[in-house]
Amino acid sequence: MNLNDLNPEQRKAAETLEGPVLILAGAGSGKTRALTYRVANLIDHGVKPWHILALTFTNKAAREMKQRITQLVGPQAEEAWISTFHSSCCRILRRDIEKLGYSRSFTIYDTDDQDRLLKNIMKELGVSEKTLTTREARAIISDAKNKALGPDEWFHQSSRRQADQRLHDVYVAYEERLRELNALDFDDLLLRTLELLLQHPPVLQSYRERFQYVLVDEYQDTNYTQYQLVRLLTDQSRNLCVVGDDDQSIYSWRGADIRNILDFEKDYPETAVIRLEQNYRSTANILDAANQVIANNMERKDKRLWTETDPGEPITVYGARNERDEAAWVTWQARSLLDAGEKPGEIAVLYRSNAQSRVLEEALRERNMPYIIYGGLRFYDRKEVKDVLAYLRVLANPADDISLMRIINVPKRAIGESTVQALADHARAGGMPLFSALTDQPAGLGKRAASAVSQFVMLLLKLMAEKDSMPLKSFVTHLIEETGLKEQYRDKDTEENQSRIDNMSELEGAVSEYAEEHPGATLEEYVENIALVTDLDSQDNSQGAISLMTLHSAKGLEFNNVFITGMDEGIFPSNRSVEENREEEERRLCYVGITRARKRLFLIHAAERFLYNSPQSYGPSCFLQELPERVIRRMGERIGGPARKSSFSRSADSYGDSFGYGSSVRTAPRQKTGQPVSRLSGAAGLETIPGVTRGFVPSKAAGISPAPALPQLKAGDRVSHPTFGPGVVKRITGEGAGMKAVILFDRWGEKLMKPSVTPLTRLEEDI
DNA sequence: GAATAAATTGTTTTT
DNA sequence: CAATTTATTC
Repeated sequence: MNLNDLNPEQRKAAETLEGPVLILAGAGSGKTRALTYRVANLIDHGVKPWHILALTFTNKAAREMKQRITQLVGPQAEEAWISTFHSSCCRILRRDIEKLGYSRSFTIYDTDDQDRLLKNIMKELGVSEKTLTTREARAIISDAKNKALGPDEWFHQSSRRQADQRLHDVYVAYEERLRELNALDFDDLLLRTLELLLQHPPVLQSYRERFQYVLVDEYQDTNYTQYQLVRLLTDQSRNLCVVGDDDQSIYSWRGADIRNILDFEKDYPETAVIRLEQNYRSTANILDAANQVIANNMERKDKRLWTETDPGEPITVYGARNERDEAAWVTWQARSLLDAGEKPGEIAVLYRSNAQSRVLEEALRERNMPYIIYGGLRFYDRKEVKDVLAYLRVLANPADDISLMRIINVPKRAIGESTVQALADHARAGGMPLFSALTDQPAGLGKRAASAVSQFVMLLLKLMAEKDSMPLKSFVTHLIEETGLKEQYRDKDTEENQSRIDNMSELEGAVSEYAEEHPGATLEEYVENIALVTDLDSQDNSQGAISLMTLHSAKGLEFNNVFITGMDEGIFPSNRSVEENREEEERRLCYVGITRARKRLFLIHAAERFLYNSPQSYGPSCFLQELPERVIRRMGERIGGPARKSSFSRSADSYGDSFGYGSSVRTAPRQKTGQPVSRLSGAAGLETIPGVTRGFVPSKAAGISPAPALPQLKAGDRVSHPTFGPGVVKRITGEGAGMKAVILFDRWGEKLMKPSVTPLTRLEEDI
């Protein structure tokens, strides 16, 4: 194996093959490279690929690792298990779960299914949503499972009050129902595997022998259950290599336990610790900033990233007047980066929460700059897609009550709540699945309901017969047609309905692609395999668009140019995190954000933001104050100095004046401790926060703004746009500079744009 | 049973 | 504000 491409530390990581190894890999230190070479080197030293288990958190990471290892050692890499924790566990369970009393064809429930199940349970137990919401229950149960706590164990370590008792009962019933439904939730995949290994020594032994070399990526993100699992597998071989960065632990709220990495050396005293501290990604200035910020955390392994590269450009801190100014500035700045030759795909705009994306999106759209928003609703989480999948699941497993309930009245077929309740009660009384109650109907159903139910069950039976006589490739299309799933969205021709129909078509495509890749695959196999697929092979950004995403989803990515917006105390770090003493995790998130940047970093805060319809002033984020002064360049509003007018005035002006000040005073801002000071409460105007002076008075006069290009635009007007071509105005909202128009373009569909900043021309009326 | 009005509520989300 | 859930009519 040629390891000459590696630096000395990476090389050590790739060469230390035996015994426990802890690789502390700073951001951008070539972690994946070291890892893949290590696996290749193992194989090179005669380790059989099937003795290797590499665990990741995301499908994407697994795919990438597998691909890079294949590049080094060829197709034999296929024989190593390189996959996510969840899919590895799934694979183990599909083999041996019968030992735990489940059937091997178990269904995997996602959070949506969990919520539905919990809702039913809580209704049955008479737990009111007011005392405990399904979401809360789900979160607590998930948290318990992440800590490998069953209902009793969980209760024992709780405060054991009445509320905990109630939750305990819900948890017990939940587990019971899952078993009846032959379903596992995501957390169960890990927990049941642990259970299997603990309760069945021969199974454990076989996997211990099989996985002689175990590797865990992003070890700082492991939870207790995963930790136990890995421990169990490697206790004998001691050949465990974990890679991680405690400074990038940002998922504690999902059960990740940072102690797993901090205490690794205690668990494995003979550990070889390797530190990858040379950063190959960012400029020295960016790295300085990252180092300085993260140094404020107390609970961390001391390390310092270094680089051989130049200082590079200073980090720009822009003080925006408000979120519109922020968006306008980002857009403007991005424009000049593009003009300077940067590719759109090399620009990322990051924010703390998804809600912040809207203003940015609008600003980019108005200027016709290409962008892509990551996160939000994923393909397989969409209602219409899940509806189709629920049909497939019911056909594959008629005992799946949760999926059946989901589709029993989709599309609407006059089986309402009370009918479903009657069916469910009847099924429960007879100790049978809901599906049986469809044929063996309870007495007392109305005539209309009874016939609707009969029609529905006939449809299902027909489809069940057809699924085996028809190729999978075309079956889904047939099913959608027969059930009328698309038809229900055809009555109104809205953008939303169209997208639902398109998504179903896309699913049909995905299924037929699957059918082609797996000749002879049955519907059942498809349903089993789809549960852990989350993205349609990740959103593709080959077109080259500016990426908009949360700081969390930016982890693992890198860009030449990174903007972090919303650097305001209360937003980032978020109030809630600060209240719950998770400031250090927020700081790690900030560290993650900063270290995404290769060449340029822009940090933006705003003097004022509209939140829930009231203007609020936050201060600049504490993280901004933690930056070393020497690497930053300030623009816009001064922090800690005399106020001055925004140096970015021109474009900002056209946005800045469309405030709805007077009209929005009604809502008194919520004043919790730590909440931002509202401009409208107490000392109005230019109040002073220690160390910060903000200074500008937003203009109320709408007349100052440039006159809209098309002042008297009205619905029905035919207009033309330089890029989108001809279209017709559907709706108008607002007026003056704030006027927005929904325009249905002949070739591009509906777009929302502001005539004041979009170059529209009016066309002659068509007759 | 379904359409409509009123009320509620705002982080992050790998599987 | 806007998205979503719940209560109230028809």
